[in-house]
Amino acid sequence: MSSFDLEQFLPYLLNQAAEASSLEFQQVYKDRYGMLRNEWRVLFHLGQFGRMTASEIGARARLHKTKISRAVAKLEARRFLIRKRDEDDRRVEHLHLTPTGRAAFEDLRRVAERYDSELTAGMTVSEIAQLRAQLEHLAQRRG
Amino acid sequence: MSSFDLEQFLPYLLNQAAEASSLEFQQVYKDRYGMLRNEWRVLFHLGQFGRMTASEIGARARLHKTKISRAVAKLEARRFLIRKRDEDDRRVEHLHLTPTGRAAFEDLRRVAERYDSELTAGMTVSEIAQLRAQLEHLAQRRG
DNA sequence: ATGTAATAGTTGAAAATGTAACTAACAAGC
DNA sequence: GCTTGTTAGTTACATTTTCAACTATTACAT
Repeated sequence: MSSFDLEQFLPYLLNQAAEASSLEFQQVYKDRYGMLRNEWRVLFHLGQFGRMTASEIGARARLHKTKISRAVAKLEARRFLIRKRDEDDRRVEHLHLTPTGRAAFEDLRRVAERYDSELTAGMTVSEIAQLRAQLEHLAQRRG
Repeated sequence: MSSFDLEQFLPYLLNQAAEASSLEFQQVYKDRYGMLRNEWRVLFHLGQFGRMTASEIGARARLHKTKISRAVAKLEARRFLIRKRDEDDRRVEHLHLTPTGRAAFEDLRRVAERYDSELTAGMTVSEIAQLRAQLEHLAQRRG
């Protein structure tokens, strides 16, 4: 007789928590800016880190280059970012937000901040810190 | 100046952890049984809870009925489960695993158990319990 | 009993994703 | 110079997912 419980299985639990906790925020960037998940991720990376290349975003966010490529194309079409060829290595494109893109980022950043505090309401500061540390540790794992 | 950090944003962190922690297990059910995510989820619900209807699985796993419908069709085609019409309410189908399906479940359950202990290696029992409790709490949230 | 609404589950078309092949540019060896 | 290999990013095609419409059955109100 095994004690295995699907609903205690960490990958399952993590997925349930991730989906549930993404829903409301997803609604905002979707409704307000017609963005998809990969698009807000790219937007946030550029908003937070400034000018980056697609590869750099991919490495940080662990997104496949095709996802980035398409997200960048969409964001560019909406005038949220512009590309600039690197003069030394003409394969590379530097991406950065336009004022419009930055405004969207600032808006969504505020929403995210507020939402994050809602999610952590009821937890103590040290509980939150520990949760984040454990999630970071799990996220480190390489498939 | 804001202190917002994308990589500390809980929905982002949860998604990163969920994806990373699902990778290896996904590889197993995919390689070994050609299953997709929704298929192993349905398989596991039937394996763990016995006979269930599609709606019951959907409510528990928070999967949309079209995902269930297609996962069930695939599992049925591979002879992992069979359907039985409810005699009192002929809209309802009761699903349960075949011996083949149960064998696949038992096999994957063992893999999942082992994998779960790998993931939690390095954490104390109480840390693990707390992590699970926090994830359950976050998963509760309704969008 | 008859009309209306609700529920279980399926299906088709559109959108998104994954995988692999592709172009273009650079790098390194000879 | 030329060949071979690598990296940045795009594109094409197959698979999945999403969304809305659909069938069939039950429930409920009049």
